[in-house]
Amino acid sequence: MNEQNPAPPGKAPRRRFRADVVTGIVGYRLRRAQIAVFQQFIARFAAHDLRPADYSALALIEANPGSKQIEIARALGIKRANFVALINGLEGRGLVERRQPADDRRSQALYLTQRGIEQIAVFNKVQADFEAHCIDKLGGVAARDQLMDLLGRLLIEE
Amino acid sequence: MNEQNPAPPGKAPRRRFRADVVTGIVGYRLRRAQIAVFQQFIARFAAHDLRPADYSALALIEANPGSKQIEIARALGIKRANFVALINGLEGRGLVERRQPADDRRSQALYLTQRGIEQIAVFNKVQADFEAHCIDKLGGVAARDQLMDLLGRLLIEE
DNA sequence: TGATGATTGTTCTACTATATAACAATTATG
DNA sequence: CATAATTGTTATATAGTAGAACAATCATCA
Repeated sequence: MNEQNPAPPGKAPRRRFRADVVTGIVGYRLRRAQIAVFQQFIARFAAHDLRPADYSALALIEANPGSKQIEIARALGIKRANFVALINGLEGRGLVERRQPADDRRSQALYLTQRGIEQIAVFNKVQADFEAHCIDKLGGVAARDQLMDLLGRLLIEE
Repeated sequence: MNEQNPAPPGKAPRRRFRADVVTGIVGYRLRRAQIAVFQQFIARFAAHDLRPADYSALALIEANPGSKQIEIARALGIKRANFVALINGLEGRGLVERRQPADDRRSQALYLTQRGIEQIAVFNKVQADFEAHCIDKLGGVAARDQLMDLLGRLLIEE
């Protein structure tokens, strides 16, 4: 009754590899899923040479033009020290512009350039297509909403 | 009817920061949730100085004693070159032992040491507690099962 | 059998992402 | 005003990951 695999006659037992001790863990599957989704995202944006962090920064700047660097960085969970190089890259590619606001000359206000505005329209389309693909894999928008809700519950503190 | 925020009298518009352009993306929320869960995992294992990759390797070795390094590494999605240092660490702490099997002297068969067996019992308990905490946040085992199913759908190729 | 190719573990190197400390310029606060 | 806090920046350190190369070993097959 407990014997699931009767020993082969006279050969080595050779039981199958058990990975369920890790694949059954929420955090482990979460990580594997995140890696898989990111790899596909990166593949779709490879022609544009745009990393996930680049896209998320551009999207936030588009939605919040004039925001300070630290506001965008904090919203993305990126340390301001590490955000400098990211914005340098986007500025070097002519997608983002830094302007010093008169009311706080410590900060840099971020704006999309004209080229940035044109480019993010393309990027948003690529992202929307990929999102639709993810929703398909999940089984529809209802499943997507449910996943987003469940993931949101894991974000609460403590 | 469309005016959600009537302009304050004579002051700057100052609309609120819009983060939904990224928080509404499956991949983005997936990553944030994964980071949050891992941070909590790391915090709970801080006293044991054990990283997620360390635990997952120990768990797989416990469930599959005598497996080759490359088998454990592949199951975890870790390149064999990078897996060397990880096993070196666990071996240096006396938790894992490398043995050369007679039938294939290229490979190293991995086993838990006696100390490793004792330690992983502790680690498994910490992990089980944390898993129960995650299940609580999700709203029960049914919600957990649903999340695991949804995440599994994101893992399929293409 | 012997020649050739594949596998395994290992080292080295490089690149990305992230974390911390320090600093100057500026702003906020008592 | 004096002091503290904020912002951007640079420099540095640490993980995690990826690729190339190598020796030892095993598999294949003509």
